[in-house]
Amino acid sequence: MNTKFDIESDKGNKTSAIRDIMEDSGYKLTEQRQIIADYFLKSAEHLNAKDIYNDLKGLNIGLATIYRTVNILKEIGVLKEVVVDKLSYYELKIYTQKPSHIHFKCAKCNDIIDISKNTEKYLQLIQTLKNEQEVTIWDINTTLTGICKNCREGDNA
Amino acid sequence: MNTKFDIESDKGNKTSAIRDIMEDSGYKLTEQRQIIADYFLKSAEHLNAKDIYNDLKGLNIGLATIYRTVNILKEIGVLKEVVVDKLSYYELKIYTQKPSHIHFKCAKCNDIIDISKNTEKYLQLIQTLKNEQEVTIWDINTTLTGICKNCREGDNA
DNA sequence: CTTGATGCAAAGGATTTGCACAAAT
DNA sequence: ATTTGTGCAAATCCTTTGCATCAAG
Repeated sequence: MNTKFDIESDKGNKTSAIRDIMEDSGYKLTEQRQIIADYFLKSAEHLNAKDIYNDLKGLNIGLATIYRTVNILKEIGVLKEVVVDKLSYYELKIYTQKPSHIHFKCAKCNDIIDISKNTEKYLQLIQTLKNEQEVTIWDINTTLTGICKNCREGDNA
Repeated sequence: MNTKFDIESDKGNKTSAIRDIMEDSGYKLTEQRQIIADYFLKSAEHLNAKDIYNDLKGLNIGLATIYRTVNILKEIGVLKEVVVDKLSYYELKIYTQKPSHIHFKCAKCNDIIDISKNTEKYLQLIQTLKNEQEVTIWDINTTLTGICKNCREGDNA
């Protein structure tokens, strides 16, 4: 359907594909936006605004610009917003083979990790919900909280 | 295990059971706390601090007290916190036959509804996750966003 | 008296917004 | 010139906290 996303033959230039998507949506790919988008292309992790801001310190990008940019990238479908513990994180939605997944936040070290096991079951549940509910589902978010392996073993309470 | 929660024979006085739970945890069941707890016993809906505050206007309970109280009730296991769209809602965890369930927020009317279909599948998934992950899971939250039936049909965009 | 609880107002933290200035067409 | 984007600071919204006061044992 969206051929912009189907650029297997264009691996070397995902940025230019994002430029196309942006411009098609009426936005310009400014230098700042490009830097931010590239950062996601490189790290492919769930990042929040502050993370990005700090990591890109020195490049003179204001925090407000980070927020505005991730919002745009989300709007045009490049990023997915993941809310964990009332904080917004963003991760690549295109160019990633990783399907919709569950996030886990450790109450001790505050680390957020992707749950990669049982993904099929999760996807199945999503499908069932979409089929059987009388509501139209746009998005689904699942977050677990608890104690991660490291913290349980470290036992340094 | 916790006989405090097992008060089937004591239906008429859930408040006094909550008093016991509170006092066992070192808190007093003040008048304000009692009013708030009773409100949950009556409404059994997901309520947020502002909701409670407004609904109990006239009883002179400060917003800070609402926040402090729901936090205590959560800590001692009477309430479960449900975060939807970065807002905290609370719902009864005891005295309810409703198991862990998914919440849906309509992007149009902002209504939050419980998803009651497919609960078994959800519970199964939770169980699987708990068994198979190398992390210790304390809590799970799933939120759907989209458009509810009313808003889809009303079509009054 | 001493301790815990309340209410108010102030503080906090994440995110958005207003505005003057800069960049690009 | 006109439009769009940026950076900063101010504003916002939910939630927590400090503090003086109140209630209870």
